[in-house]
Amino acid sequence: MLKIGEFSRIGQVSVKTLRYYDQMGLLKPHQIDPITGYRYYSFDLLPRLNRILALKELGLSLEQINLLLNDDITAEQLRGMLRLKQVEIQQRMVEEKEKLARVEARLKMIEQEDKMPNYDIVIKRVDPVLAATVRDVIPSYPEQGHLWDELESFLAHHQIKPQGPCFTIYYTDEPDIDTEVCEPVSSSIPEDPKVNERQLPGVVTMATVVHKGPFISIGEAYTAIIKWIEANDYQINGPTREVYLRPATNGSQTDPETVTEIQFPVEKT
Amino acid sequence: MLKIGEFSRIGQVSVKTLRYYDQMGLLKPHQIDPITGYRYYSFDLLPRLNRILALKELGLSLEQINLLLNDDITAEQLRGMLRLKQVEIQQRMVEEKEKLARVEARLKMIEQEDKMPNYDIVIKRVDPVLAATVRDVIPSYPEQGHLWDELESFLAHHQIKPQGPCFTIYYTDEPDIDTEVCEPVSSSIPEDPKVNERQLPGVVTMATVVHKGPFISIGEAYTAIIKWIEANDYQINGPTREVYLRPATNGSQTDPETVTEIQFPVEKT
DNA sequence: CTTGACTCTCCCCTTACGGGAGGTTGTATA
DNA sequence: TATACAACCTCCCGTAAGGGGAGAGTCAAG
Repeated sequence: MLKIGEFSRIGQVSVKTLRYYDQMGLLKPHQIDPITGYRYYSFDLLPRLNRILALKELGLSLEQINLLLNDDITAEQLRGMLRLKQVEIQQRMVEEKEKLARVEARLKMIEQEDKMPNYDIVIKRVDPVLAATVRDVIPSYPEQGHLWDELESFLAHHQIKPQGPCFTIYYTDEPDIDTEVCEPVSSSIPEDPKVNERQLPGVVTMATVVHKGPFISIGEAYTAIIKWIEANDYQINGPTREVYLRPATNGSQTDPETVTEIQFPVEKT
Repeated sequence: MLKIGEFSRIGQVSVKTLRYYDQMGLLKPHQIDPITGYRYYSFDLLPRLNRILALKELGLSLEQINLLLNDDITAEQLRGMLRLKQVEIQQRMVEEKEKLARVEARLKMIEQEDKMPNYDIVIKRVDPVLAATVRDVIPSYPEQGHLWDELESFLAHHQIKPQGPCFTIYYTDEPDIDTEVCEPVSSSIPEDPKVNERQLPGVVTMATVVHKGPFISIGEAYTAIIKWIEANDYQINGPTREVYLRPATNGSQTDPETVTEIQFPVEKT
């Protein structure tokens, strides 16, 4: 009969681990002295310990191992568990690969600029939202002003309060910009020839960046997010949005307190 | 100014997370009502939140992010941290790959036998050990008996007690088996023409399997470990050991209580 | 008989939050 | 204006697999 220290040396596990496995019911000592509480292990327990260690190497949790060893399980169930593990490990490998790509992309950025990048791109989910919108084709971005005028006067006229920040969706690029300006609303709005009520679709993987500063410099944020999307092997697969989190006071292009979020729906290439 | 719930919706993080980041000093609200304790966030904090999320995606811990953001760090240090992360992720990918290989090897085993394998192979480290040994070339395995006789009579004569289980090292295979029988000792032993005092080298990656049962059936354990070594892309790179954890009573070949560990030094191919 | 190595239980610590209790505050509606 | 209810607060517990250490008891050799 072996004391816990001897058994731990032979089995190459720590004493703490053996005590923990005892407590978990995973590996009970052969015998415990009822007076001193000393645990005594027999060599017979070594195969069980090795089985535990081998299963742990496969990535199973102690709880799963406990099930496997105590409730005797069929070969079929075991196969199922292992196949599940297989898929899980493959999934984690994909995630690690992406993480590595992100780290490398950022390292490259730092090499280029010799400092932390100014913009941080985050992938998030955007929920569907009910909104009042006005849509039209305009020749240049600043000309969305009158679309906003129409939308705002409509809302003011019907005393409807927006539910959250307003935003613009750009369906096409210059020179014919198919533009939709949107104000989220909480419930249905009256019919109107120009103002539509739309359930705007959600987007599961939306690459986003927040620009804080005068609106005229928002181009930098666009540059940053587009570079990021390319560097991280994503591609744009839907219309861009511009969310006006804190709009400029009276539409100034130089208000330094403006906060805008740019959103690109993307997918992995 | 935004309440925590609004800010959490915009930033796509949970309220719990924001409170936690506040507590960590990672992202303090713009202002806290001293009476009600309500946290109020400004849009200005969004870039910082996004930076935190982006760095988290790179696999940095919150503690590291805290360092990066609060103690302003040079580009050089940042590069260092990221390169470290890079190596770490690569390391984890290798580990995941090995884990996957192990799972697949075991799945194949189960497919073949339609049950949990009888033997579990574990990689462990074996420390160097001082031992009294007798080495000779013998024509077949059972003939190591007289080597043991010499060793044991020497130890008995000098009243030396072994320190731990005895074992045999096989340097060559049949038909001319270069065999060394070993008894660990705690300190130097007297000179002797036949018995050597040897510091046996440690092995960093030792594939091991425990056989419990009559010694005549130990061939099954050998079969299992050799199959495992092949299936998991290892190769043998040193002499085999056989450790007699619980020796058979009076050397019986059929004592079912015998416990033996087989050890193969291995390396990844 | 002493000393030092070993063992015991109990408690706190780790990450990045999630769940919930119990109590307070803010706001929309009747 | 009363009230309901959503949102907010703090505090406490739990996670996986043990590690570290305190304080006390036990074992074996010299």
